[in-house]
Amino acid sequence: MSTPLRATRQRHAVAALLAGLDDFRSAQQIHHLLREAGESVGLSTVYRTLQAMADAGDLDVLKTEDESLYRKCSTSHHHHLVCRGCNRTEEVDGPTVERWADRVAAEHGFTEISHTLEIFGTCTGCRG
Amino acid sequence: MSTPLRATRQRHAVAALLAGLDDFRSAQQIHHLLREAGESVGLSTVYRTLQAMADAGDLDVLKTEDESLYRKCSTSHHHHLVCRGCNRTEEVDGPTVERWADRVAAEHGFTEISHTLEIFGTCTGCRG
DNA sequence: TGCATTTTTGACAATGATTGTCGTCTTAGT
DNA sequence: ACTAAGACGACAATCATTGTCAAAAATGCA
Repeated sequence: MSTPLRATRQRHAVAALLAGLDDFRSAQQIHHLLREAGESVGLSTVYRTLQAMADAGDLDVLKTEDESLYRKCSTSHHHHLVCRGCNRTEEVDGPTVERWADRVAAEHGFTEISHTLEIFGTCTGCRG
Repeated sequence: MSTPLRATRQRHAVAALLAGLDDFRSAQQIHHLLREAGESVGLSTVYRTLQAMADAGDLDVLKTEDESLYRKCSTSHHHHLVCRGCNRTEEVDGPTVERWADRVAAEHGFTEISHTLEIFGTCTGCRG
């Protein structure tokens, strides 16, 4: 069903770059980083590759106010605390929230429950 | 601090329109509806008004994939339980979650905290 | 290995919601 | 009314993302 993806220099470059990063980056940032690293990849290709990887479940996607950020997928379910200034991301998990969301949804008769939760703020480094 | 908003024909028109609606509409849709209703308002003004109302807590904002939707705010701060099948939305509030988010963020030294939370599921009507 | 076939690439244009601009018009207050 | 602070709106600008499509690369097969 799913057309197998071909192995290309560009896709390897993107995957390799993300493997060496720990926080979220935008498609544009990734494009710049690749260019600086000598492994130049077209912007359109960066976008397509990131989307394909995200669809395949290999990437974590974080949608901020005005752009999408990507990062290699970490193992467990968790949420993010994101700094508006520098985009620094802290992972937080909240069993309390998970349970609350499931319970509330169940009470309304909903099934196949999923949820999104992001917390935004300004970190100490981005303040006076 | 907060500059008091002035009463204008345009703001009344937007508020009146929203008062007669129960679901979410985009800024562009609202702009069209106003035009059809004879109460024409500039698009820029619609955007500014909606944002001002949202900032003032009079509107509920729902950010979809590619645009922002607005609706009159029924109660206070709350979140949404959205059906994947029919897009029906139920309002839910969770003081627990609010407090949890604020506390977690504060523990990490973050200020000016905000958060987004949406719960997705399949409602009874959209199942066999 | 050479060739056909299909996918991918990337430079560039296009999209489209939202925001900025700025001269003109309104409102609120005296 | 008169004035100063806001507000309006037509239009231009922004900007992440998506579309286009001919050229390039990858896969499969003989």
